[in-house]
Amino acid sequence: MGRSPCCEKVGLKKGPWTPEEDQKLLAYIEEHGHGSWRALPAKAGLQRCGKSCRLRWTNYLRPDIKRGKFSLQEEQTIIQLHALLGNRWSAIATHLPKRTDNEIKNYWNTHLKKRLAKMGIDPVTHKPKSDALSSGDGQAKSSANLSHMAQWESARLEAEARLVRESKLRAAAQFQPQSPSSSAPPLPPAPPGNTSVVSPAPPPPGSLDVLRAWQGVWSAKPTTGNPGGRIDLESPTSTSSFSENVLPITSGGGLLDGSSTVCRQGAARELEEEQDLEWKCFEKQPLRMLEIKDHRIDSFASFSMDTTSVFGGESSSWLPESSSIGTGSSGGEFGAGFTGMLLDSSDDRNSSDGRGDSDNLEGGSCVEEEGKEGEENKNYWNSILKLVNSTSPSRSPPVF
DNA sequence: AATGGTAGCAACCGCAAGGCG
DNA sequence: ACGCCTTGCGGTTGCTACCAT
Repeated sequence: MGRSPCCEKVGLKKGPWTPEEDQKLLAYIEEHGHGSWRALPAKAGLQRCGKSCRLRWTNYLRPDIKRGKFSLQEEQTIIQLHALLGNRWSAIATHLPKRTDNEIKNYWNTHLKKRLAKMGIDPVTHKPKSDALSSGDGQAKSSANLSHMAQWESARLEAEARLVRESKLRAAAQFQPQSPSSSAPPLPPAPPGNTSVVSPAPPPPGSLDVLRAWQGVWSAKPTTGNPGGRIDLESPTSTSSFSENVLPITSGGGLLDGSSTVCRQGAARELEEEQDLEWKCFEKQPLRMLEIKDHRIDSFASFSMDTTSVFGGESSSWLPESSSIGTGSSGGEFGAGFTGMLLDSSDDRNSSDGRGDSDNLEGGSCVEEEGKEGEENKNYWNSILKLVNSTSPSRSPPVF
């Protein structure tokens, strides 16, 4: 396993890229593709090492990346995925369209980690920091549930990855190439011998990417400060909005759902302010977050229970027809899933505070009945078991 | 206005692993 | 089978802008 000297240190520029360098790199790649990164700098007339060019392209110049502020949904997704995957930034990045692993990593380190810490949650374990915090039965239960959830979810994601791999193999025999213009980062190969590592599929249309289901939920269900459920994330430097990133995998049907009770007339700035407020509320109430996490688990459960419907149920309008493998249940349940959890959370924060934050947080109410939650948890774990078991060769995998 | 501290982010470093001859 | 090359990835650094004093 030799290691190539990345850059002969002589005569090669380091540090920030200039617009001229960017232009050269862009022009070259647009014309020739990057080819061998090592050879690229000389051909493109750049005094940089290939690695530097590759990083610059991957993290900044690539046309299919989005820059700018992370949405609340993206933040939540990152947190969820980090709880499940740890510091596997590339894996996390595959679930956040147009975000690079570097950007996500930076955002985690500079924002989310600190926020979680402030909320009394260990950003590494995603559990309450101190024993004192988790001394209560319910709180301890929350931690245990979350831990279990992570384990099961890892297993489930692994099963999905297997399905994807299998179906890809089959699909490859039928038609190729696949999604040549895919904007997603390249999929890291599955680590051999490490069955606990999730190897999410690159998100071609119709992948079994359950996180896309989350996004589908987000796009289909209006959220606080998000008129019509549309999410406009566009940053001054961005060339695309969040909806562009996400909505292609959803049907247009849910996008403009007028049934929202939480719609607000607001621009992106309003949304940002709101997000800040929400976080501030979290920070004020670390203990409340523990209760929220209970919701998270249950909501996550109801979301995950719909995995089969994601595979091919009525709700999976973003899937190609050929991807159907399961019978599936109503996709409407997604509304009580991840989004529901978030809405619950904001609702929770509003109602529990009692200090008038509701002026700022008009959280929607999708609160599930308490009685349902235990049942849903059971169903969730059962569905995961089913799913994992269903990866036997006898089961038809989705075909892309 | 000057200075020190801090946050945010782009970029670098070095390891690991797959590809290929 | 072996070793080199290339690429991917995660951790870390260093620069810059912003903020408080």
